[in-house]
Amino acid sequence: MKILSADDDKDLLALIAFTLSQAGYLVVKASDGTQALRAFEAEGPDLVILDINMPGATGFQVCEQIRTKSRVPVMMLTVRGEEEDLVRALELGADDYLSKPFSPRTLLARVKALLRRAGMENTAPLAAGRIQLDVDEHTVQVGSNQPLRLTKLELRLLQMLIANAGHTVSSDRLLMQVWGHKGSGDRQLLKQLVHRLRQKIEIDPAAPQMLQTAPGAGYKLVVE
Amino acid sequence: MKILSADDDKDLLALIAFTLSQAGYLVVKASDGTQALRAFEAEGPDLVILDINMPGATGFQVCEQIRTKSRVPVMMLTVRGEEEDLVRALELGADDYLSKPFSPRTLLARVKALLRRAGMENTAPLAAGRIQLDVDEHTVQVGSNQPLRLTKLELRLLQMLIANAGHTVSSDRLLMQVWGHKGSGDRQLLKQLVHRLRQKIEIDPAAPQMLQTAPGAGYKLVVE
DNA sequence: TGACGTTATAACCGTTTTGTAACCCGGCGA
DNA sequence: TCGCCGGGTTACAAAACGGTTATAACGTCA
Repeated sequence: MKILSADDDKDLLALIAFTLSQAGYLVVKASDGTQALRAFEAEGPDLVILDINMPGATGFQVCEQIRTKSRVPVMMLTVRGEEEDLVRALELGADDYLSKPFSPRTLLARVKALLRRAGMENTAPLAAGRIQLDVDEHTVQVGSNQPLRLTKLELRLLQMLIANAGHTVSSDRLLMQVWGHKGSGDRQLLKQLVHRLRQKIEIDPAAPQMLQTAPGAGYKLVVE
Repeated sequence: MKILSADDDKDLLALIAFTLSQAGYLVVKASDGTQALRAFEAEGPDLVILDINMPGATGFQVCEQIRTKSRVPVMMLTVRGEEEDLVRALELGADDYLSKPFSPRTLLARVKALLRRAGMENTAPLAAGRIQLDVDEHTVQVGSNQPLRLTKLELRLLQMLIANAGHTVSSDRLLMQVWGHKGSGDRQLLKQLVHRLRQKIEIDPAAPQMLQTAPGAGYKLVVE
């Protein structure tokens, strides 16, 4: 599940990103309105969190732009007491809002509620190239083969790779997203998991076509 | 479909009642917390809408009381900006919230979504494949066999599975829907319940045809 | 109250999934 | 050439999972 968060307050942005990452979401950051729009195009997030006051383009403008081409859930961040901002945001098609300051717990609760309401909770039709992932059933289908069962960890790993298909994802990031922590001994876990996943999805696990290694950096899913 | 709406603001209450009535729901009104609880007992609504600030008993208290004996969907009405209220409401078992002011259209959309999620929307006879469920009588009929009596929990479980027939429902969600809570020890409850239900509805309970396990994910009802 | 059906809790078993360690191998600089 | 490093592979132990059975707690109704 990919979330785009845009805010010019670096500290707040970091806090948001941290909170959501911990909860297993993939977070894409933007620090102004134009960046946010570009990131929206490039990443195709499942949910967008926009600060209203941003250089480049305000949250309103970004929201309006997004709404011209997508119904993705949008959450607006407002300063407490600015009621007219709120009304305007909702009129522009925002789905929820959050008044600053807010607690991480609150943010998480609202994000979850929003995703649930949007029906995105489990049912993102995740696919990349010849790979089709069914998160509900815990299965992948490669090409037109028989669907394969995946374990919880394999699913999470593949989910992260698909969410970033075509780009390499650093080992640290994967460790973080799949296990929620990162230690020195955890390199082995990732090696293992990658190996197991390759056994399942690659034609020839010894010569990986899809799940490729980026030496020294991480792994990536190549799509044609 | 019966909806209980509690709010001490007469105008808002009337608006809610009007909106929902127009949409074909039967609305029961209450203007304070104690009335709400009494009405809940007397009427057994399919959904409850609670204002947080009410004389008599707050929405929190009412929600808490209701949750001790029912898993009926509860929607909370909050004043915007009161994040703490929200978190508390969700923790107490509320299923959704709506910040005032809201548009009638929004209210209706949320109510529908909630009912759908709870599997209550199906007024049609609950059936899937060879299974026919009679919610009033607490019975199932499989194929043309003798109708079987189900217990309360078995009924709810089967209801949820039928509402999502063909799709895997996660254990967490089943736990939530059937018991209304989710704890670590509750894994066992679900195992048990599934086992007992299989004994009743499967031809060969050791090799389930209908109520199948999706390892690591949950359970699903397969329909041909 | 006591019997009965229902629901909760616990223990056991075989299987799958996950964690840990060791070893292998090719590349690279000393 | 040697030894080290990063990544792949193999092997095995630990933990989690799902099914099953047994038993205790609970509720209801005569």
